[in-house]
Order: sequence, then structure tokens, then C-alpha cells
Amino acid sequence: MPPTLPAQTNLEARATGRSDARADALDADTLDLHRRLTELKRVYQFRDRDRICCHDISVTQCWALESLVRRGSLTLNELASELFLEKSTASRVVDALERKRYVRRARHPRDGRSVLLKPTAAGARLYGTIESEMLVEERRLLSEFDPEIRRSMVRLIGRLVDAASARIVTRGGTCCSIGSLSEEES
Amino acid sequence: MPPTLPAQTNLEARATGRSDARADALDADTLDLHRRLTELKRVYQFRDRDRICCHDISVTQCWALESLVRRGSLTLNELASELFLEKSTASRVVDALERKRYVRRARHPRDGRSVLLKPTAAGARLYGTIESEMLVEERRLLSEFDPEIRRSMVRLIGRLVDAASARIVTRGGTCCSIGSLSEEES
DNA sequence: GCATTATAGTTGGCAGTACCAACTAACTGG
DNA sequence: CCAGTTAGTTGGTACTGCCAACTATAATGC
Repeated sequence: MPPTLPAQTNLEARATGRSDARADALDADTLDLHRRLTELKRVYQFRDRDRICCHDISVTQCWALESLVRRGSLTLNELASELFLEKSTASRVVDALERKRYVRRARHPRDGRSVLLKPTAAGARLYGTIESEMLVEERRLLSEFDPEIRRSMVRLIGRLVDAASARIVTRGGTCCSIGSLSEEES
Repeated sequence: MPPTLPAQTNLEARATGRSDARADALDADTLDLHRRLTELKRVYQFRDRDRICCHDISVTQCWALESLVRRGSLTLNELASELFLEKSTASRVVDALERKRYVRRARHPRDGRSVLLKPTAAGARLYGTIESEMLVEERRLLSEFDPEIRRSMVRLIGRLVDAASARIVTRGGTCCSIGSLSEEES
């Protein structure tokens, strides 16, 4: 049984007692989206691992570099929350990037406790290269679609991101933010 | 400069010498897609980390369990290539899942070297629970859109996945499969 | 101005991810 | 039956990611 239809199909029916065609259609779309999103995530996870290793930084290091290049400079805490990471993890990621001379720690002018993280010229250049390569790939991908399809694709993914981010309860790495419906059995 | 317009913008012009409105539009869409996809990946990476830790398995372990539940049973090599992982990594992931009693290693009936990996009943149940929770979230996400928008979203992500997978050169974790345009400076 | 409290980062400890290289066991082909 | 291949495991290393404990600096309170 590959499609793995779960027990919670048609949750609206479960919650409200009414089961209609609209809800069924939504359930079908949900399953489709789930399968496609799962593939997408897996595909891109692999792509990233593969891609970035050519440039001697890891995926996480690349996220950090991206944040720093985009924002110009950040304190460690700011970086950690940008990446949804524990500050200790962020600190070690910065260690690695500093060792490789892509990021520099500097004193914060107004707060002696803080450090200001800045990408070095080499770091900015490296991220530019990586981003360019990603853009080339994504451009090739997009070029296979008609312009109007392309635009709606971008728009829809954007709305998906917005909807997804709105649901995130950022609790600094602590667990079980949402949902709870796994009361039956541990 | 937040949008980070790269040097390679309008690559068609760079390659062919002609620069027209079509190519410019494609470049603009590419940048948009890139930004949105980046956000999507980051958002979902976080969500996954958060979500799955509630069920005492990690993200990678969950991918492995998903493959095994979906496919019924796999050898270790098959699992490794499904997950785009080195076989040694796959072996240790299976170690963890076996320790937790979600997966069982069994002798292969026709090949004494192979092991057949199968999810246990508990493993299948666990994956079902996790998948259900993801579906609930995704259903909630989809329910914010009109049915026709929903359907095109699913379709478009599907095409995106297909296009992306088609480009993957699966070389068992070895590096630098695609592209090469970073000849200028190491 | 000095004790208290809070905040920013670092370090230690632990488990997991992920790679390569070296190894064992088992199959395959002369 | 012996060389070569294939399936998995184990050793080694580096990174990710968490919590907890720590240091140093700020901010607050009296």
C-alpha cells in the first residue's frame, strides 16, 4: 500500500461530524502535496549536501554565511535565532567559518559582551559563487515552464512559505510546539 | 543590498550574446524562485527538526523509516541509495533504529551477504503517526487556499521535483556532479 | 558604588550525521 | 579453488545540535 492513507483522513469530518465533497477534495490534495513536498525536501537536501561540499563549507555553514552576507553583520545571538539554532551550536559553526577565514569576530562597539560577526571578503565572494550556481540551476529549472506558470509557481511557493512560517512557534529549539494529537499510546 | 543580484544574471546573454526581455523575465523569476525556495527549505528544515524529535527519532532516522515502510523491505545498499547516503552511514542509522526496535535486520534468503531490513510493527505505527501529524499540518496549510490554487500548487511542486530529480547525478555521495563555473580563483 | 541579577558567548559532554578507508564474509567466474 | 567482486561493518575524523555549566560584561537596585 504505497499511498499510506492515514487514519486522520478527512479530519474535518472527525472534528465536526460532517463529511462532504469539499473536505474529501482537500484531503486528496493534502496527500498529493505531502508526497510532493516530501520528495522536494529530500531532493533538495541531497542537492545541497552535494553542491556545497565542492566549496569546502557545509550546509549549515552556508546558511550562516548567507545570513551574514545578507544582513551585513550580526551578533552571535542574532545569527542563532536567524538559523533557529542553539547559541552554542551557532558559536561552533562560526568557529569553523572563522577557521576557514570566511567570517570574522569583532568587538561590539556598544556592548562588551557581544561579538559582531562579519563575512570577510573571501566569505562574501564564496557565498556569491554558491548562490550564482544555485541560480543557474534554478534558472534552468524555470526555463522549462511557460512564463505565466513560472510566475504562479513562485507566487504559490511564496504563499506556502508564508503560511508555514506563520505556524512556527519559535521556542528556541525546545520541542513539541504544535498540534498534540498523539495521546493514543506512547 | 538585500536582493543580492549576482554577476551571472541574464546568463543567456552571457552565453549567447543576445539579451532580450524574455531572458530578463526569466532571470527575475529565477531570483524570486530562489528566494522563496530558500525560505521554504529553511522553514521546513526547522519544522522537521522540531517535529520529529517529539517521537524519539531523528530526521534522518525518519527518512529511513519512511523508505522502509513505503517499500516494505530493503537491503542496506538499497536503503543507502534511496537516502543518497554512504552505506556506512546507512548502517549506523539502521543501528539506531534497530536499537529502538523500529527496524529489524534479517538474513536475506538468496544472498548470505545481504541483510533484509524490515520495519517492525512499532516502526510502522510510529511512522504512521508522524505522517499523520505532517498531513494535519499540510492540510491546515492547504485549507487556506482555493481548491484550484491548491491543485496547481501541488502540480507545480510536482513538476519542480521532477525537473530537479532529473538533474541529479547520483554518484553515491561523491562531489561536484554538475555545473562547474567556478574556475576563476580557488 | 557595590551587590544582585540578567545577558552574551564559550566550553564540556553527549548523541547523532556523514564521509573515507580498511576490514570480513559471502558470492561469482574462470 | 582461487582471484575478484559485492554487501555490510567498524575505525577514524569532523561537524551538527542539544543541554548545562561557566566567564565576562551590562543593567538594576539600594
